[in-house]
Amino acid sequence: MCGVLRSSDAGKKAVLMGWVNRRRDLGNLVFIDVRDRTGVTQVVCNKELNPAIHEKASRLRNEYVIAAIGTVKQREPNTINRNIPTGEIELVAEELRILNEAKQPPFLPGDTVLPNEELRLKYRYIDLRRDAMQFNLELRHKVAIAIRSYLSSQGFFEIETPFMTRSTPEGARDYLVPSRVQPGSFYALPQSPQLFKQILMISGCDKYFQIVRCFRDEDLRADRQPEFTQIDLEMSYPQPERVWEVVEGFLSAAFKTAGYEIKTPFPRMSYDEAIRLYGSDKPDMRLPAMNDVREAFTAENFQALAVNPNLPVMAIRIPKVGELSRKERDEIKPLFTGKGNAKLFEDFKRLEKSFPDSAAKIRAKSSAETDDLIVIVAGDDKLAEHPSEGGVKPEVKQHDHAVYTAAGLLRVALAQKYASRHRLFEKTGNASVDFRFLWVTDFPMFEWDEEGKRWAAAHHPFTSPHERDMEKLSGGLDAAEDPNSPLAAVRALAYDVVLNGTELGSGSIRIHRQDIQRKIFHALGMTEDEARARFGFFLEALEYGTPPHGGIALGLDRIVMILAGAESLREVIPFPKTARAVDLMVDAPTPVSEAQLKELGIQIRKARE
RNA sequence: GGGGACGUAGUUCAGUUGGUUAGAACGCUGCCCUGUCACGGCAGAGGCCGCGGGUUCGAGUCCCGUCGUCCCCGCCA
Repeated sequence: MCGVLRSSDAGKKAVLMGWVNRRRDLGNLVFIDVRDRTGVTQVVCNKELNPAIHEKASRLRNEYVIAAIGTVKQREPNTINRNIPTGEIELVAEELRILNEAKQPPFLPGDTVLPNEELRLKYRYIDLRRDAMQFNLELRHKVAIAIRSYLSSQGFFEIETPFMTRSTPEGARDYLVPSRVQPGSFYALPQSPQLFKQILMISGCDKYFQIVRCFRDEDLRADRQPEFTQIDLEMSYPQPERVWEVVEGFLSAAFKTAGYEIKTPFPRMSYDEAIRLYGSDKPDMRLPAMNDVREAFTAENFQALAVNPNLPVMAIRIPKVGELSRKERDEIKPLFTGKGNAKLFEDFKRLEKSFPDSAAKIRAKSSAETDDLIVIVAGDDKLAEHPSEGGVKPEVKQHDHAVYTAAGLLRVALAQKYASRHRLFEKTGNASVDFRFLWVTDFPMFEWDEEGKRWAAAHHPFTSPHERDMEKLSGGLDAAEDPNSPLAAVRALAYDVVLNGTELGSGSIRIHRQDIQRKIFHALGMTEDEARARFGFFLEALEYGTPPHGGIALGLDRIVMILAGAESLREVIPFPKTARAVDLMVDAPTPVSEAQLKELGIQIRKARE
């Protein structure tokens, strides 16, 4: 291979096959850098030694595929290239074959500046020849192998589940596959193997895992592709702690293959705490927590600032940002996405001038250094006068939440904006500082769906509520259409694993009892008949002796993305899709022929007006 | 569904207040060059300024629309 020859190989015969990475033609002396996925080696063609080969070498162009046969030669000391691993040797060509020519590519894998992403995706096969992409592909392979072998060693079986399965509405939109044999009926591609893995527990496969593709027809983001890969696992009889232990185990193994020793167990934090301290259910622990600095203000202060004293007043601290100019302060406002009910004080200096006592207390409480940026987010005092629609009394908790999350979003936005100043996002080489893992636990069981005016499952409807909240669940059933119902307080045995502010995975202990499952469906506003229609097969399975079980699923792409230090999933997925879910290389999706549609019994409605 | 950024040579970009023949670097083609390694030198080719419309004596530049890529909100149990 092109990256493996060293001084110790000097004198040996070698055959190098690969692409012409670069040709340096000095006239009677031609150097060719031959590249394959392992690296680059210099091949020398000397007119004096071998005129025929030299002539052939002059005809080579970038990205030709060649075979060079020759003798490995230790280079003279003054011609050694210390920048590459093979720089101490070169191959003196004795035979040169052009295995294939190449058109001039739209860009070269060896280029220092990347072309725009559209071009990279269209000519993905050229883009993938680049070192960085080869590195990412290898990293992904190694991570997957490490996870497989760890889970296998722990007694997990990798078991495949169908891709063509049943649409179970709720959650994301399905990708549908029409049935030819049964016109008018459709399979759905799985959003996750959720029900299959639970059924595997009922089937006696008490430790299951799968590195599996999942499909969701939702809008894309830098960290969201319509098809993505999950590390999916499920086990019988576990406490949540047991699931966490398994995940910590395979993540350690995965990070180890990438050269990082991470510390386990990961810290844990309840959902409520995460919201209060970080304004997010996926806190980035590399940054300091926020502080509720309500006590720093007097009643008069609140009035003067038009701030609601009954709501949190959150101090966000971003370290080492330093003095901000007027213009820079103005740039903070657009980052703040809090709507109507939260307000922003981005100018701490002014606060210090007008309310020196409060400002001093805030500084102390946030342990702020002089060059730290402090920004305050508070509740608008108009809130109290605004009863929420429908005449229901305002839910204080809900408004608290709005202030926390508005502050949390701003915290992350500010941190990103000033990343180069606080340097907390830069890799230090110390894995326990660079990779801040966290378990977020005790998620709420239900979320109020403002649009549908009903409660929805926060995780999924098969998640087990906390034992201690069973009464609230039963109590809430009569008020299943009331946003203030006790259902809001029901906590689930659900947990997320978070890394540096990215949700890596999400899991739960599941419901294994029919009666509780029925109550959950009821709370979600589903009648017995509706539940039967959607999940009948599963409810029936639950009745045949279901062991308690639970599990989790982690995004493999996101793990590899973070390990690769990439900003987008597209860097670690060989053939990704654009923001409009198009594959630019194969140009998919496409219309299909009338004949194909006819066979499937499908008619396309003409675009409206 | 909404908001924002971008679109000029094969590629990455520059292009003044709307003004005459649209530039640079890399790449490409040819010639020269025996120790280069992002080789060097000389010469040259290469443009539907995304597309369509409008304003104007005149549009790469201003306006409207449209297409494409990226980022964000909504959405993603």
